[in-house]
Amino acid sequence: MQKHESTIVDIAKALNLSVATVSRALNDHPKISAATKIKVKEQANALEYRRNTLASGLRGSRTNNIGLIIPRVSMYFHAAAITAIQNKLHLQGYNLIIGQTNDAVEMEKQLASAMFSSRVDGLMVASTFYTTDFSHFDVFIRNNIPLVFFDRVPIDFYPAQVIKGDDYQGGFMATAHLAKAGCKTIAHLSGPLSCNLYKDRYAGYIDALRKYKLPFKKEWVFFNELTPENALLIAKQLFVKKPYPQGVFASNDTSAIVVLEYARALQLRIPAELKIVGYSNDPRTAIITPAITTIEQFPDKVGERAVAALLEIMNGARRKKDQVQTPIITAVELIRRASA
Amino acid sequence: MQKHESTIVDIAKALNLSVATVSRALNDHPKISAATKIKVKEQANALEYRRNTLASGLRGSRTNNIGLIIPRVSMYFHAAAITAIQNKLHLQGYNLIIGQTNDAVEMEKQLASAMFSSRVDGLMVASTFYTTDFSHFDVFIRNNIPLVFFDRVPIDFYPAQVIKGDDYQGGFMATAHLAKAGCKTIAHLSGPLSCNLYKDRYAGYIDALRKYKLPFKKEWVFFNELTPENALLIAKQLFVKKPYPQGVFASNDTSAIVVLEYARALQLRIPAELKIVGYSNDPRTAIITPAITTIEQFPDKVGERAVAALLEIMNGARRKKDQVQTPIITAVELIRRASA
DNA sequence: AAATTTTATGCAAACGTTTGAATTATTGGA
DNA sequence: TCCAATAATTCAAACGTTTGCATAAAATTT
Repeated sequence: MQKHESTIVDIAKALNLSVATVSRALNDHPKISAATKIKVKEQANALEYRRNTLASGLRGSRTNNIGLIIPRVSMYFHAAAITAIQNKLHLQGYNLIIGQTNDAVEMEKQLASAMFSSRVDGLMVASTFYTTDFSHFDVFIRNNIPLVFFDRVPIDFYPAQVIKGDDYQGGFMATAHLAKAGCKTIAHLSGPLSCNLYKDRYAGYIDALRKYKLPFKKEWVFFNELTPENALLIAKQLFVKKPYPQGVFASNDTSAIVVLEYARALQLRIPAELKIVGYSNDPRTAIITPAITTIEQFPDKVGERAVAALLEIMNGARRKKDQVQTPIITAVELIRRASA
Repeated sequence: MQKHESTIVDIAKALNLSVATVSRALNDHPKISAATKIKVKEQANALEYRRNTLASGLRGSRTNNIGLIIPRVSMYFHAAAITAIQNKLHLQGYNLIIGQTNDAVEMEKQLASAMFSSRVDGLMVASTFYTTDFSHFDVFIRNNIPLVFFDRVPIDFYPAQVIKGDDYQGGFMATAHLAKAGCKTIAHLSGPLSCNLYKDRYAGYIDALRKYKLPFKKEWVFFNELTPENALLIAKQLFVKKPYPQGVFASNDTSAIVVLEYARALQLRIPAELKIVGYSNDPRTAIITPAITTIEQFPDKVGERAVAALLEIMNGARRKKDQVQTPIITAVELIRRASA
């Protein structure tokens, strides 16, 4: 009796009912009498019954599991988004299955396949920096499994819903802020343009330069993956000979921090001689001296909107066509601090 | 034909084999001929077959899902641990299901129940600050589902494996470091003692005071939850009238940062007039001016050890009795920086 | 060539739940 | 009192795998 985990069959036997009735009672089916429902639920409690979601998923073809594929759990933006996503999904009775790609396309493929095998009811994806071919997600489309991309999304058309921050606007605002603060020359640390984030922020940068009639110099724009190591190499390059750029717009906060520390070590006065703007409002930017001006992306909002979109699709509230046509763009905000 | 997702039945039909043979072939059963295996696998590829893990889980009673219950994904330590955990589990073919308690006991109960219902093959838990009654995990014990606590673990005996950093030693090292640096009076921001972390760090603090023959003053010890807000209140209290404490050991980095910023605003010279040690090596501590001395907990190591322990239990490599008797304690390290 | 062992495959039940259709019990109306 | 309508319950199949046991085919021994 220790061995055996209780099932609806046990409940049925105990109450001399059929399993069908028990199943319906537990699911609050309208045709079951109130009295029976109560009896069944009491017996279920007494037996410590818990629905076997495998069995019910197999029969009913839903698992209540939502998959999430993400580059790295520990990056600030994503960690904050996950928090919001998980909280919201739990309210709706869904579990969240997380897979990390570590920004490797191959891993992304494996995870997509694993998520599909485990029959997630929906999938949320922030892709790697390098994913340009999204065909490993086709199987979700073909099988009509709701699919939502957020933050890191396909650049070319792909028939799935997209939720992202307004990176173009963010890039524009960051650059414009530097321009308005008087920078005549603004360098830009971008990431690989294969990623929509950097592509859009870069576009914003370019347009802001144009608007404020500032020169574009290709020696002052970089497209390496924005690791601390790369940022340091770039910083060395930027400040090897004068004139130095008067402003730096870094497309993530990690590299903004590296540049700031390097410039500080060079005794450059910030913001007097050099102004810096980062991206993401990483908690570190508020704490470093001087604090770094940056773009807030509201990761919790992005996460919540992504979940909301997924749920809408799952509930059929949104027509398939509409999903695909209209990316959802969430607002960003310039956080003014001492560095610019 | 769009409608229908392929199953082993389809493969069997296509090849004129029985489903049993197909199943065995896919699982590399020794009694299936090499030729058949190849045929089956080719056909499986051709049909884009993917095992239905619900069905196989239902029948075979394993799901390849591991549950993780954690206070908040976005806290540095936990985010880093999750990264390690997920990476390691994926290598073994497991999926990770994450639930966040937001440090609420009620949520922890709900999640434990949900994880059980979805038949995770094992569960990893970092409990809330306030969990003292762990009976909502009993169902895992009773059903013999591997259960591992890490970081935030039961204080009283509970029959499950435990993996944690050496908090006593960390508390001792932090305090001793301040003492050796010349602090005659050392305040301590602890968290609630219902949590093993704070209890052990506090014990280390006490013992270090004793060893260095420093006075213990109860006005200089605090047991509130270590939020920024609470830390600020405490800082105000600490520095309301002289003599100020010469050293502060904060049991997490967030509160160390708040204290440092408050003291800096008061124009206290750090480390000359006030020395500060935090706990966890949060990335912010390296970046603030002056950088904060802290205790590194190696979250990735903790995560990996926790997974290793879980896998050992699942593979039966470790006798049940041994699991429970011996908590696994991982080393911590003092990171010396400018603040002390 | 028959008997025996070995190797490969098939049969059918089982896992726990859900659900359309069928059946039984209850109620109300004439 | 009987019939019809409604409410409550049951039957049985289905979801896609896995697996013990039985069987068939091939290889080996006598």
